[in-house]
Amino acid sequence: MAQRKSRADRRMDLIDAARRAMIQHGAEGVHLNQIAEEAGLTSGAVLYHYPDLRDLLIEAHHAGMERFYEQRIKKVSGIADPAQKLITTIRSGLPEGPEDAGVRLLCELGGAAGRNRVYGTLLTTLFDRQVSMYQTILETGAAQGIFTLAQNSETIARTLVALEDAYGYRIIARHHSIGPDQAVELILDYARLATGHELRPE
Amino acid sequence: MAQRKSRADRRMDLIDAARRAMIQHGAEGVHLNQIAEEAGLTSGAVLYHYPDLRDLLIEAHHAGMERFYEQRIKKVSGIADPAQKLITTIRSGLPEGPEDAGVRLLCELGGAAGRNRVYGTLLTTLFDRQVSMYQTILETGAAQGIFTLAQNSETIARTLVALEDAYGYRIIARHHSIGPDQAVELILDYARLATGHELRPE
DNA sequence: TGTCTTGTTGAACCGTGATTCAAATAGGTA
DNA sequence: TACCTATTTGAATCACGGTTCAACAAGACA
Repeated sequence: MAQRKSRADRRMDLIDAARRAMIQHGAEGVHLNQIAEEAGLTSGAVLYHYPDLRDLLIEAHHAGMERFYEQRIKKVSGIADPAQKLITTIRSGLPEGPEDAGVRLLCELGGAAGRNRVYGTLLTTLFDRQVSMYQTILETGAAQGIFTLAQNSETIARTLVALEDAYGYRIIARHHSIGPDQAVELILDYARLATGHELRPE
Repeated sequence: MAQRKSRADRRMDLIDAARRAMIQHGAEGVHLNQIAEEAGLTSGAVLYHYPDLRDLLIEAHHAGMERFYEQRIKKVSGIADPAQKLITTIRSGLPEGPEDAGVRLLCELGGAAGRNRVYGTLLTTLFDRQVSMYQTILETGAAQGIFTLAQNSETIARTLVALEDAYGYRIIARHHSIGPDQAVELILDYARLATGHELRPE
Protein backbone atom coordinates (compact mmCIF):
# COMPACT_ATOMS: atom_id res chain seq x y z
CA MET A 1 0.00 0.00 0.00
CA ALA A 2 1.21 3.47 -0.77
CA GLN A 3 2.28 5.52 2.17
CA ARG A 4 -0.61 7.06 4.00
CA LYS A 5 -0.61 10.85 3.93
CA SER A 6 -2.57 13.74 5.31
CA ARG A 7 -5.33 15.20 3.23
CA ALA A 8 -3.37 18.36 2.44
CA ASP A 9 -0.18 16.52 1.48
CA ARG A 10 -2.00 14.05 -0.69
CA ARG A 11 -3.87 16.76 -2.50
CA MET A 12 -0.59 18.47 -3.30
CA ASP A 13 0.79 15.19 -4.63
CA LEU A 14 -2.29 14.69 -6.75
CA ILE A 15 -2.12 18.17 -8.21
CA ASP A 16 1.44 17.47 -9.21
CA ALA A 17 0.57 14.07 -10.61
CA ALA A 18 -2.28 15.56 -12.60
CA ARG A 19 0.07 18.16 -14.03
CA ARG A 20 2.48 15.49 -15.22
CA ALA A 21 -0.29 13.32 -16.60
CA MET A 22 -1.84 16.21 -18.53
CA ILE A 23 1.47 17.07 -20.12
CA GLN A 24 1.79 13.49 -21.35
CA HIS A 25 -1.76 12.89 -22.48
CA GLY A 26 -3.31 16.28 -23.06
CA ALA A 27 -5.55 18.48 -20.96
CA GLU A 28 -8.67 16.83 -22.31
CA GLY A 29 -7.35 13.38 -23.08
CA VAL A 30 -6.01 12.59 -19.62
CA HIS A 31 -7.58 9.66 -17.72
CA LEU A 32 -8.18 9.06 -14.06
CA ASN A 33 -6.01 5.95 -14.05
CA GLN A 34 -3.11 7.82 -15.57
CA ILE A 35 -3.25 10.38 -12.79
CA ALA A 36 -3.54 7.63 -10.17
CA GLU A 37 -0.56 5.81 -11.59
CA GLU A 38 1.46 9.01 -11.75
CA ALA A 39 0.69 9.53 -8.06
CA GLY A 40 1.40 5.92 -7.16
CA LEU A 41 -2.17 5.33 -6.01
CA THR A 42 -5.31 3.62 -7.23
CA SER A 43 -8.16 5.39 -8.92
CA GLY A 44 -10.31 5.00 -5.81
CA ALA A 45 -7.87 6.99 -3.74
CA VAL A 46 -7.87 9.80 -6.27
CA LEU A 47 -11.66 9.92 -6.24
CA TYR A 48 -11.61 9.95 -2.46
CA HIS A 49 -9.76 13.26 -2.56
CA TYR A 50 -11.36 14.65 -5.69
CA PRO A 51 -14.84 13.24 -6.29
CA ASP A 52 -15.03 15.45 -9.38
CA LEU A 53 -11.94 15.07 -11.49
CA ARG A 54 -12.48 18.40 -13.19
CA ASP A 55 -11.76 20.17 -9.94
CA LEU A 56 -8.40 18.46 -9.75
CA LEU A 57 -7.57 19.41 -13.32
CA ILE A 58 -8.44 23.02 -12.74
CA GLU A 59 -6.34 23.10 -9.57
CA ALA A 60 -3.48 21.50 -11.44
CA HIS A 61 -3.62 24.10 -14.17
CA HIS A 62 -3.84 26.81 -11.60
CA ALA A 63 -0.83 25.44 -9.76
CA GLY A 64 1.12 25.16 -13.01
CA MET A 65 0.45 28.80 -13.84
CA GLU A 66 1.32 29.92 -10.37
CA ARG A 67 4.58 28.03 -10.48
CA PHE A 68 5.44 29.48 -13.88
CA TYR A 69 4.77 33.01 -12.71
CA GLU A 70 6.63 32.61 -9.42
CA GLN A 71 9.68 31.27 -11.21
CA ARG A 72 9.78 34.33 -13.42
CA ILE A 73 9.50 36.70 -10.51
CA LYS A 74 12.26 34.86 -8.72
CA LYS A 75 14.65 34.95 -11.65
CA VAL A 76 14.52 38.72 -11.99
CA SER A 77 14.09 39.66 -8.35
CA GLY A 78 17.72 40.53 -7.70
CA ILE A 79 18.23 42.70 -10.75
CA ALA A 80 18.10 46.49 -10.37
CA ASP A 81 18.97 47.81 -13.82
CA PRO A 82 15.77 48.03 -15.88
CA ALA A 83 17.52 47.04 -19.10
CA GLN A 84 19.00 43.87 -17.63
CA LYS A 85 15.74 43.21 -15.88
CA LEU A 86 13.86 43.43 -19.17
CA ILE A 87 16.26 41.06 -20.91
CA THR A 88 16.06 38.51 -18.13
CA THR A 89 12.30 38.74 -17.95
CA ILE A 90 11.98 38.05 -21.65
CA ARG A 91 14.19 34.99 -21.36
CA SER A 92 12.24 33.72 -18.37
CA GLY A 93 8.97 33.78 -20.28
CA LEU A 94 10.14 31.32 -22.90
CA PRO A 95 10.37 27.54 -22.61
CA GLU A 96 13.86 26.12 -22.23
CA GLY A 97 13.15 23.77 -25.10
CA PRO A 98 10.40 21.70 -26.70
CA GLU A 99 10.13 19.52 -23.60
CA ASP A 100 9.68 22.34 -21.09
CA ALA A 101 6.92 21.05 -18.84
CA GLY A 102 5.61 24.35 -17.53
CA VAL A 103 5.08 25.90 -20.92
CA ARG A 104 3.74 22.67 -22.40
CA LEU A 105 0.96 22.79 -19.85
CA LEU A 106 0.17 26.40 -20.68
CA CYS A 107 -0.06 25.51 -24.37
CA GLU A 108 -2.46 22.70 -23.53
CA LEU A 109 -4.55 25.20 -21.68
CA GLY A 110 -4.62 27.56 -24.64
CA GLY A 111 -6.19 24.92 -26.82
CA ALA A 112 -8.85 24.08 -24.29
CA ALA A 113 -9.68 27.69 -23.39
CA GLY A 114 -11.97 28.06 -26.38
CA ARG A 115 -14.33 25.44 -24.99
CA ASN A 116 -13.82 25.92 -21.27
CA ARG A 117 -14.54 29.28 -19.69
CA VAL A 118 -12.62 28.50 -16.52
CA TYR A 119 -9.48 27.76 -18.48
CA GLY A 120 -10.02 30.92 -20.51
CA THR A 121 -10.21 32.96 -17.35
CA LEU A 122 -7.09 31.38 -15.92
CA LEU A 123 -5.11 32.21 -19.04
CA THR A 124 -6.48 35.71 -19.26
CA THR A 125 -5.51 36.37 -15.66
CA LEU A 126 -1.98 35.15 -16.26
CA PHE A 127 -1.69 37.32 -19.34
CA ASP A 128 -2.76 40.42 -17.45
CA ARG A 129 -0.36 39.75 -14.60
CA GLN A 130 2.50 39.40 -17.02
CA VAL A 131 1.52 42.62 -18.74
CA SER A 132 1.62 44.44 -15.41
CA MET A 133 5.01 42.98 -14.68
CA TYR A 134 6.44 44.31 -17.94
CA GLN A 135 4.69 47.62 -17.55
CA THR A 136 6.36 48.21 -14.21
CA ILE A 137 9.79 47.52 -15.68
CA LEU A 138 9.13 49.79 -18.64
CA GLU A 139 7.88 52.70 -16.59
CA THR A 140 10.67 52.41 -14.08
CA GLY A 141 13.17 52.52 -16.93
CA ALA A 142 11.41 55.46 -18.52
CA ALA A 143 11.29 57.37 -15.23
CA GLN A 144 15.03 56.86 -14.85
CA GLY A 145 15.59 58.15 -18.37
CA ILE A 146 17.05 54.81 -19.46
CA PHE A 147 14.22 53.94 -21.82
CA THR A 148 12.61 56.22 -24.35
CA LEU A 149 9.29 54.56 -24.99
CA ALA A 150 8.09 54.64 -28.59
CA GLN A 151 4.58 53.50 -27.62
CA ASN A 152 2.60 53.70 -24.42
CA SER A 153 3.77 51.26 -21.81
CA GLU A 154 0.66 49.09 -21.87
CA THR A 155 0.93 48.54 -25.60
CA ILE A 156 4.60 47.60 -25.34
CA ALA A 157 3.91 45.30 -22.40
CA ARG A 158 1.07 43.56 -24.19
CA THR A 159 3.17 43.13 -27.29
CA LEU A 160 6.03 41.64 -25.30
CA VAL A 161 3.79 39.12 -23.56
CA ALA A 162 2.11 38.27 -26.85
CA LEU A 163 5.46 37.62 -28.49
CA GLU A 164 6.59 35.38 -25.64
CA ASP A 165 3.40 33.39 -25.93
CA ALA A 166 3.60 32.96 -29.64
CA TYR A 167 7.26 31.98 -29.74
CA GLY A 168 6.59 29.65 -26.85
CA TYR A 169 4.14 27.80 -29.07
CA ARG A 170 6.67 27.75 -31.90
CA ILE A 171 9.35 26.27 -29.66
CA ILE A 172 6.98 23.64 -28.27
CA ALA A 173 5.96 22.74 -31.83
CA ARG A 174 9.68 22.30 -32.67
CA HIS A 175 10.03 24.97 -35.28
CA HIS A 176 13.25 24.17 -37.11
CA SER A 177 14.74 27.62 -36.95
CA ILE A 178 13.15 29.18 -33.87
CA GLY A 179 14.58 27.92 -30.61
CA PRO A 180 14.84 29.72 -27.28
CA ASP A 181 17.86 31.78 -28.37
CA GLN A 182 16.35 32.91 -31.65
CA ALA A 183 13.12 33.78 -29.89
CA VAL A 184 14.90 35.92 -27.32
CA GLU A 185 16.68 37.73 -30.11
CA LEU A 186 13.45 38.32 -32.03
CA ILE A 187 11.70 39.72 -28.99
CA LEU A 188 14.70 41.84 -28.01
CA ASP A 189 14.72 43.25 -31.49
CA TYR A 190 11.23 44.56 -30.93
CA ALA A 191 12.06 45.71 -27.42
CA ARG A 192 14.94 47.80 -28.76
CA LEU A 193 12.60 49.52 -31.16
CA ALA A 194 10.08 50.17 -28.40
CA THR A 195 12.46 51.34 -25.66
CA GLY A 196 15.17 53.04 -27.67
CA HIS A 197 17.71 51.08 -25.62
CA GLU A 198 20.28 48.75 -27.16
CA LEU A 199 19.55 46.05 -24.56
CA ARG A 200 22.87 44.26 -24.65
CA PRO A 201 23.00 41.32 -22.23
CA GLU A 202 25.85 41.64 -19.74
CA MET B 1 -30.19 5.41 -44.75
CA ALA B 2 -27.95 8.33 -45.52
CA GLN B 3 -27.51 9.14 -49.13
CA ARG B 4 -24.94 6.97 -50.77
CA LYS B 5 -21.92 8.89 -52.08
CA SER B 6 -18.72 8.31 -53.96
CA ARG B 7 -15.58 7.59 -52.01
CA ALA B 8 -14.07 10.98 -52.73
CA ASP B 9 -17.21 12.92 -51.86
CA ARG B 10 -17.74 11.04 -48.64
CA ARG B 11 -14.16 11.57 -47.54
CA MET B 12 -14.59 15.29 -48.04
CA ASP B 13 -17.77 15.20 -45.98
CA LEU B 14 -16.00 13.29 -43.25
CA ILE B 15 -13.09 15.70 -43.14
CA ASP B 16 -15.54 18.52 -42.68
CA ALA B 17 -17.50 16.63 -40.05
CA ALA B 18 -14.30 15.84 -38.17
CA ARG B 19 -13.36 19.52 -38.23
CA ARG B 20 -16.68 20.51 -36.70
CA ALA B 21 -16.56 17.74 -34.13
CA MET B 22 -13.04 18.66 -33.05
CA ILE B 23 -14.00 22.26 -32.54
CA GLN B 24 -16.82 21.17 -30.27
CA HIS B 25 -15.04 18.47 -28.31
CA GLY B 26 -11.35 19.16 -28.62
CA ALA B 27 -8.67 17.75 -30.87
CA GLU B 28 -7.90 14.95 -28.43
CA GLY B 29 -11.28 14.53 -26.81
CA VAL B 30 -13.28 13.95 -29.96
CA HIS B 31 -15.04 10.58 -30.39
CA LEU B 32 -15.79 8.49 -33.41
CA ASN B 33 -19.53 8.65 -32.80
CA GLN B 34 -19.45 12.43 -32.64
CA ILE B 35 -17.82 12.58 -36.03
CA ALA B 36 -20.29 10.04 -37.41
CA GLU B 37 -23.22 12.01 -36.10
CA GLU B 38 -21.83 15.25 -37.47
CA ALA B 39 -21.59 13.55 -40.87
CA GLY B 40 -25.05 12.01 -40.60
CA LEU B 41 -23.64 8.48 -40.72
CA THR B 42 -22.98 5.61 -38.36
CA SER B 43 -19.60 4.85 -36.86
CA GLY B 44 -19.22 1.83 -39.12
CA ALA B 45 -19.40 3.99 -42.22
CA VAL B 46 -16.73 6.30 -40.87
CA LEU B 47 -14.43 3.36 -40.18
CA TYR B 48 -15.10 2.04 -43.65
CA HIS B 49 -13.53 5.17 -45.10
CA TYR B 50 -10.94 5.76 -42.38
CA PRO B 51 -9.92 2.51 -40.65
CA ASP B 52 -7.50 4.59 -38.55
CA LEU B 53 -9.24 7.60 -37.10
CA ARG B 54 -5.97 9.46 -36.60
CA ASP B 55 -5.57 9.74 -40.34
CA LEU B 56 -8.91 11.45 -40.59
CA LEU B 57 -8.05 13.87 -37.80
CA ILE B 58 -4.78 14.82 -39.43
CA GLU B 59 -6.49 15.37 -42.75
CA ALA B 60 -9.13 17.47 -41.04
CA HIS B 61 -6.51 19.66 -39.39
CA HIS B 62 -4.70 19.96 -42.67
CA ALA B 63 -7.88 20.98 -44.44
CA GLY B 64 -8.67 23.51 -41.73
CA MET B 65 -5.29 25.16 -42.10
CA GLU B 66 -5.53 25.17 -45.84
CA ARG B 67 -8.93 26.80 -45.69
CA PHE B 68 -7.71 29.42 -43.22
CA TYR B 69 -4.75 30.30 -45.41
CA GLU B 70 -6.76 30.38 -48.63
CA GLN B 71 -9.31 32.71 -47.09
CA ARG B 72 -6.58 35.15 -46.15
CA ILE B 73 -5.08 35.11 -49.59
CA LYS B 74 -8.49 35.69 -51.11
CA LYS B 75 -9.31 38.66 -48.90
CA VAL B 76 -6.23 40.61 -49.89
CA SER B 77 -5.92 39.47 -53.48
CA GLY B 78 -7.51 42.52 -55.06
CA ILE B 79 -5.53 45.13 -53.12
CA ALA B 80 -2.59 46.82 -54.80
CA ASP B 81 -1.43 49.40 -52.24
CA PRO B 82 1.01 47.72 -49.84
CA ALA B 83 -0.22 49.73 -46.84
CA GLN B 84 -3.85 48.74 -47.35
CA LYS B 85 -2.74 45.23 -48.12
CA LEU B 86 -0.86 45.04 -44.85
CA ILE B 87 -3.81 46.31 -42.85
CA THR B 88 -6.20 43.87 -44.46
CA THR B 89 -3.81 40.98 -44.01
CA ILE B 90 -3.48 41.68 -40.31
CA ARG B 91 -7.24 41.75 -39.91
CA SER B 92 -7.63 38.52 -41.85
CA GLY B 93 -5.29 36.66 -39.51
CA LEU B 94 -7.42 37.26 -36.46
CA PRO B 95 -10.56 35.41 -35.42
CA GLU B 96 -13.82 37.28 -35.94
CA GLY B 97 -14.72 36.53 -32.33
CA PRO B 98 -14.41 33.89 -29.65
CA GLU B 99 -16.53 31.47 -31.68
CA ASP B 100 -14.52 31.68 -34.88
CA ALA B 101 -14.31 28.06 -35.99
CA GLY B 102 -11.18 28.26 -38.10
CA VAL B 103 -9.02 29.83 -35.44
CA ARG B 104 -10.49 27.65 -32.70
CA LEU B 105 -9.22 24.62 -34.57
CA LEU B 106 -5.76 26.13 -34.92
CA CYS B 107 -5.65 26.80 -31.19
CA GLU B 108 -6.60 23.19 -30.52
CA LEU B 109 -3.74 22.18 -32.74
CA GLY B 110 -1.29 24.37 -30.83
CA GLY B 111 -2.01 22.55 -27.60
CA ALA B 112 -1.57 19.14 -29.17
CA ALA B 113 1.58 20.04 -31.11
CA GLY B 114 3.76 19.48 -28.07
CA ARG B 115 2.81 15.81 -27.98
CA ASN B 116 2.23 15.12 -31.64
CA ARG B 117 5.01 15.72 -34.15
CA VAL B 118 2.68 15.70 -37.12
CA TYR B 119 0.61 18.49 -35.65
CA GLY B 120 3.78 20.40 -34.81
CA THR B 121 4.92 20.16 -38.39
CA LEU B 122 1.56 21.30 -39.71
CA LEU B 123 1.62 24.39 -37.51
CA THR B 124 5.21 25.18 -38.30
CA THR B 125 4.49 25.00 -42.00
CA LEU B 126 1.55 27.35 -41.67
CA PHE B 127 3.65 29.79 -39.65
CA ASP B 128 6.36 29.86 -42.29
CA ARG B 129 3.90 30.39 -45.11
CA GLN B 130 2.36 33.31 -43.30
CA VAL B 131 5.77 34.81 -42.68
CA SER B 132 6.53 34.64 -46.40
CA MET B 133 3.24 36.28 -47.16
CA TYR B 134 4.02 39.25 -44.92
CA GLN B 135 7.59 39.43 -46.12
CA THR B 136 6.44 39.86 -49.70
CA ILE B 137 4.13 42.72 -48.74
CA LEU B 138 6.84 44.41 -46.70
CA GLU B 139 9.47 44.19 -49.39
CA THR B 140 7.13 45.35 -52.10
CA GLY B 141 6.26 48.36 -49.99
CA ALA B 142 9.90 49.06 -49.25
CA ALA B 143 10.86 48.78 -52.92
CA GLN B 144 8.17 51.32 -53.78
CA GLY B 145 9.47 53.67 -51.12
CA ILE B 146 6.20 53.47 -49.20
CA PHE B 147 7.64 51.64 -46.20
CA THR B 148 10.85 52.45 -44.38
CA LEU B 149 11.63 49.22 -42.59
CA ALA B 150 13.08 49.58 -39.10
CA GLN B 151 14.09 45.91 -38.95
CA ASN B 152 14.86 43.34 -41.60
CA SER B 153 11.77 42.08 -43.34
CA GLU B 154 11.94 38.55 -41.95
CA THR B 155 12.01 39.81 -38.38
CA ILE B 156 9.06 42.10 -38.97
CA ALA B 157 7.12 39.35 -40.72
CA ARG B 158 7.78 36.87 -37.94
CA THR B 159 6.76 39.39 -35.33
CA LEU B 160 3.54 40.16 -37.15
CA VAL B 161 2.58 36.50 -37.44
CA ALA B 162 3.51 35.91 -33.81
CA LEU B 163 1.31 38.79 -32.70
CA GLU B 164 -1.63 37.52 -34.74
CA ASP B 165 -1.24 34.11 -33.18
CA ALA B 166 -1.02 35.35 -29.65
CA TYR B 167 -3.94 37.76 -29.89
CA GLY B 168 -5.90 35.01 -31.60
CA TYR B 169 -5.47 32.94 -28.46
CA ARG B 170 -6.50 35.90 -26.31
CA ILE B 171 -9.67 36.45 -28.32
CA ILE B 172 -10.58 32.76 -28.24
CA ALA B 173 -10.03 32.77 -24.46
CA ARG B 174 -12.44 35.75 -24.25
CA HIS B 175 -10.06 38.31 -22.84
CA HIS B 176 -12.28 41.05 -21.47
CA SER B 177 -10.49 43.95 -23.10
CA ILE B 178 -8.89 42.41 -26.19
CA GLY B 179 -11.32 41.73 -29.00
CA PRO B 180 -10.66 41.66 -32.74
CA ASP B 181 -10.67 45.46 -33.02
CA GLN B 182 -8.28 46.02 -30.14
CA ALA B 183 -5.99 43.31 -31.46
CA VAL B 184 -5.85 44.90 -34.90
CA GLU B 185 -4.98 48.21 -33.30
CA LEU B 186 -2.24 46.65 -31.17
CA ILE B 187 -0.67 44.92 -34.13
CA LEU B 188 -0.98 48.01 -36.33
CA ASP B 189 0.75 49.97 -33.63
CA TYR B 190 3.76 47.73 -33.97
CA ALA B 191 3.52 47.71 -37.75
CA ARG B 192 3.69 51.52 -37.77
CA LEU B 193 6.86 51.42 -35.76
CA ALA B 194 8.36 48.79 -38.06
CA THR B 195 7.35 50.28 -41.42
CA GLY B 196 7.43 53.99 -40.68
CA HIS B 197 4.02 54.26 -42.32
CA GLU B 198 0.96 55.61 -40.57
CA LEU B 199 -1.20 52.75 -41.87
CA ARG B 200 -4.58 54.46 -41.76
CA PRO B 201 -7.38 52.20 -42.96
CA GLU B 202 -9.29 53.73 -45.87
C1' DT C 1 -2.73 -1.02 25.18
C1' DG C 2 -7.23 -0.56 22.60
C1' DT C 3 -10.20 2.36 20.03
C1' DC C 4 -11.36 5.81 16.51
C1' DT C 5 -10.68 8.25 12.49
C1' DT C 6 -9.13 8.55 8.02
C1' DG C 7 -6.71 7.14 3.94
C1' DT C 8 -6.30 3.32 0.80
C1' DT C 9 -7.21 -0.83 -1.61
C1' DG C 10 -9.29 -4.11 -4.78
C1' DA C 11 -12.98 -6.12 -6.75
C1' DA C 12 -17.48 -5.63 -8.66
C1' DC C 13 -20.44 -3.05 -11.53
C1' DC C 14 -21.96 0.06 -15.15
C1' DG C 15 -21.87 2.74 -19.13
C1' DT C 16 -19.69 3.97 -23.21
C1' DG C 17 -16.86 3.92 -27.24
C1' DA C 18 -14.25 1.18 -30.61
C1' DT C 19 -14.40 -2.68 -33.61
C1' DT C 20 -16.25 -6.36 -36.36
C1' DC C 21 -19.18 -8.26 -39.69
C1' DA C 22 -23.21 -10.28 -41.94
C1' DA C 23 -27.06 -8.34 -44.08
C1' DA C 24 -29.29 -4.76 -46.63
C1' DT C 25 -29.39 -1.42 -50.24
C1' DA C 26 -28.35 2.09 -53.66
C1' DG C 27 -26.38 2.88 -58.10
C1' DG C 28 -23.99 1.62 -61.91
C1' DT C 29 -23.66 -1.50 -65.81
C1' DA C 30 -24.63 -5.04 -69.20
C1' DT D 1 -34.47 -6.11 -66.60
C1' DA D 2 -31.04 -8.57 -63.62
C1' DC D 3 -26.58 -8.53 -61.78
C1' DC D 4 -22.55 -6.63 -59.50
C1' DT D 5 -20.02 -3.79 -56.62
C1' DA D 6 -19.39 -0.25 -53.29
C1' DT D 7 -21.43 1.85 -49.47
C1' DT D 8 -24.03 1.83 -45.30
C1' DT D 9 -26.41 -0.11 -41.52
C1' DG D 10 -27.29 -2.27 -37.09
C1' DA D 11 -26.43 -5.55 -33.90
C1' DA D 12 -23.07 -8.17 -31.38
C1' DT D 13 -18.81 -8.11 -29.06
C1' DC D 14 -14.89 -6.43 -26.71
C1' DA D 15 -12.16 -3.42 -23.98
C1' DC D 16 -11.69 0.06 -20.99
C1' DG D 17 -12.51 3.91 -17.95
C1' DG D 18 -15.33 5.74 -14.21
C1' DT D 19 -17.79 4.77 -9.99
C1' DT D 20 -19.08 2.47 -5.84
C1' DC D 21 -18.24 0.27 -1.64
C1' DA D 22 -17.06 -3.12 1.87
C1' DA D 23 -12.93 -4.33 3.97
C1' DC D 24 -8.54 -3.22 5.52
C1' DA D 25 -4.51 -0.67 7.46
C1' DA D 26 -2.04 3.21 9.35
C1' DG D 27 -1.64 6.61 12.51
C1' DA D 28 -3.63 9.54 16.17
C1' DC D 29 -5.07 9.67 20.63
C1' DA D 30 -6.93 8.28 25.03
